[in-house]
Amino acid sequence: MKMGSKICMNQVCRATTSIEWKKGWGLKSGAYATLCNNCGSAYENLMFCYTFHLKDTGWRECTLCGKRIHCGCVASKCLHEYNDFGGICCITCVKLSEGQTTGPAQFHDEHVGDGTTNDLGKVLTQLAQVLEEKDIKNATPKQLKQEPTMVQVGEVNPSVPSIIKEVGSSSYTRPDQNKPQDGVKNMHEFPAQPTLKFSLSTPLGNSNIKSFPNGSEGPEHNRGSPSQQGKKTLPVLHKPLKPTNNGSSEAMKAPSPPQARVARPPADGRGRHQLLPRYWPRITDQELQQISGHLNSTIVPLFEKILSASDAGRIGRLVLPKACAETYFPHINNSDGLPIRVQDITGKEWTFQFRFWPNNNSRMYVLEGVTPCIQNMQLEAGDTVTFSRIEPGGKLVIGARKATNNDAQEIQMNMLPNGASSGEEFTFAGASDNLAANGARTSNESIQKLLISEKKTMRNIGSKNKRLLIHSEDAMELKVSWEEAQDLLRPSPTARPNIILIEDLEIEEYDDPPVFGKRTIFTSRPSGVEEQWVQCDSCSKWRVLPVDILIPAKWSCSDNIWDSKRCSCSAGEDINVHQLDAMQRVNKDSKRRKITSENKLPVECEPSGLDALATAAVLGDNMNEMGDASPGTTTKHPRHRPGCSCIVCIQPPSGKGKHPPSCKCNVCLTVRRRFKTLMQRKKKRQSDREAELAHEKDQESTRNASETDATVGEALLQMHHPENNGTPDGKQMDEAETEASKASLDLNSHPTREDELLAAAAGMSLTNLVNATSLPLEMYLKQSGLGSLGPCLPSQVSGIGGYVSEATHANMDREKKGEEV
DNA sequence: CCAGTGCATGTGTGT
DNA sequence: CACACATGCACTGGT
Repeated sequence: MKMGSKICMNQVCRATTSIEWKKGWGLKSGAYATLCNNCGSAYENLMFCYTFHLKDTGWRECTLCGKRIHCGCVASKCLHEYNDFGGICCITCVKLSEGQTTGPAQFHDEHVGDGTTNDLGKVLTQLAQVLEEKDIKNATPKQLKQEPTMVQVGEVNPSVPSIIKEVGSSSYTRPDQNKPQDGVKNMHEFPAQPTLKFSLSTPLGNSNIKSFPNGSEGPEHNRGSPSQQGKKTLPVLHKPLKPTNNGSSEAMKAPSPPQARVARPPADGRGRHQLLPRYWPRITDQELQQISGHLNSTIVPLFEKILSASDAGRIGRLVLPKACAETYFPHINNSDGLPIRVQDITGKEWTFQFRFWPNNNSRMYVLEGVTPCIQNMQLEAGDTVTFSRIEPGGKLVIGARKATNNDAQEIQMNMLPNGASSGEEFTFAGASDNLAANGARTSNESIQKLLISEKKTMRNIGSKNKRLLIHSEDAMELKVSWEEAQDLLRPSPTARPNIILIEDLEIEEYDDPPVFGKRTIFTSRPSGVEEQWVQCDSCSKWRVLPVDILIPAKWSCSDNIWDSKRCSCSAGEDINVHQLDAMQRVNKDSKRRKITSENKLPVECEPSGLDALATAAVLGDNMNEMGDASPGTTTKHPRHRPGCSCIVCIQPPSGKGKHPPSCKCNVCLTVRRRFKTLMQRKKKRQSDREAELAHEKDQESTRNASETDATVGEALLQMHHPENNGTPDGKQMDEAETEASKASLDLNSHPTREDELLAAAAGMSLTNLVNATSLPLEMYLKQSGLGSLGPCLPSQVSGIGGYVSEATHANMDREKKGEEV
């Protein structure tokens, strides 16, 4: 609660006492109201940015300069402020506009007439700032909840000054009302604007329409307590107002477009049964006026509900929200219920059976016999029925609003209090003609899908930048080419994400926005130094860069700050002709296979640049010999083509002696190198995991012997040395070989995740993995049909002057592993 | 056999 | 975790 010594805007009160900021009716949403200590009048509702911070990404756009502002109010500080004329500004704009009379402020003056509003706006703005900066910012949600609810929707303070009602004249038009979506957007963007819009107090300036009765009429149960009604306050809802830089006068002259659909807290839906915002009626003033004009009565919007499939089905049962039923419908004690007479806009009367079912120590209220009415209104699932009350008399009026494409979006918005929406302007009351004329009619299924879709996307995703975390094994399933992947959003290389779970998806959360990276090629030299190759956009020359550099989408030699000698396009290329040819061959092969694969069966998914790199790695210069040969499947397994780097395809020919120990073919080199990397990483990790592995070893040793070979597959085993399978000493040898086989299978894995992937792929524990890696390399090579590790010949592997990096190989392998496994 | 009725249950949401 | 609600399903009565 925050106090401020301001003048009460209630002209009857005009107390110079303090004004309190108290939690208002929008308890869940963080809505606040300004209450006068003296008279209790409420002036304004504020939603601190925490609310919409939760509802979407937290990004806002300054209404003056258009600058994107991030609402960091939860994490650190709020970088925007609310305008007294509506909208939000970045702090810079706010400071610049201090002391200036803004157009929208003049707008207020024009319509209020006595300048009170402008003063009040300043007051509210100041209070809002104080509230945000000191009170809300430091308040925990729990603290906020503990504050008393003072502003009662539907309770009208008799002393509410006329000035308030005049402000709420329906003649008011928004400058941007010709943009239907803005109604939705702005209501969330500018939740705390101290705009003096009192649409709910007297929505139309029409005395017939009483949007906020004091609740003394109609159903008598579940009303607010007498004490509550005794001191009634006027909830003041603001409508979205998007200011324009050119002031408001022009906007006021603009033709009045369809009115924004504002979710209005129900007239007397207070007390114990506070209605969820999604049930708040979103009847526009025009609709109210239409109803009022037709019925010549005062219309009190009560609630609305989007028809479910069950509601609109043939059963004819409309499930009523419990809170709505208990608040606005007669109290019933027996499950037989009561007949309820409801009138539609055409004056036709319908009789529904209002009843309930016991349900989990609660009640489930339904309206039975609604099918004729629903059909008469041509409603279907996804459409909205609206219940209002005619006063005097308390007669119920049922209206309807067809679902539109916008409505699906509005549903989400409607979850917020004050969630305005614009949508199609067909509304209320079974106007069949309008229904038929509604060109934006959406099918039942599509609406339902939209509803579901929107429902699922309503989760808070926070303010940080996120991307779906895809582990390497998951990424194998992606049918994204190397080129495409390189152009995807990716985080800064220095960014360290927090891993969060959203809807069972692991999300990397970054403080910095993702960036578009330029396609690069990673290589490593024999010395082990890794490099990153990038091609200049201007001269197409290849430059070598540090491996940990994230290259922007647009890059030229002038951006090469790491090599002063090659920071100009005039400088020579970092790569020689042979290397360049090899690299180009890789790319050419990639493109060729990509094109060819388009005519292939779907199972032969699009080969990526990774394939091409794999081809280069595995086949080396022999790739030329392939020429234009069709990239048919290999003989090793039908789904793989030449160049496939999976463990099956790169396995040496079966049988001992096919490859001599000193063989330096690409296959042998690749296998040796991968195994070397594997061993290095395993040894590095082994010390850290020793204790854990020892524990697992005890558990796994008892069961591994019997379950390993089958999972690895006969093919792999047959590729190894059959004579070893018959080794008399046997069991240990078999086990070692099996593990070695798995180690070779593991070579397809990402180096950093080799152990996990291996275990996952072959049902092998970490213990066995370590055992495998602890085997002498010579034994491994022997088992793999290879000789001892020979010197590495980079050109034979990558063709670009060095090895294709481990990461690249791992990527290639991972891409294929989904098929192999 | 079908439609209607009443209740149970699963799921989503708010606290 | 409790509650609301959408929907499924068993039961019953009428045709």
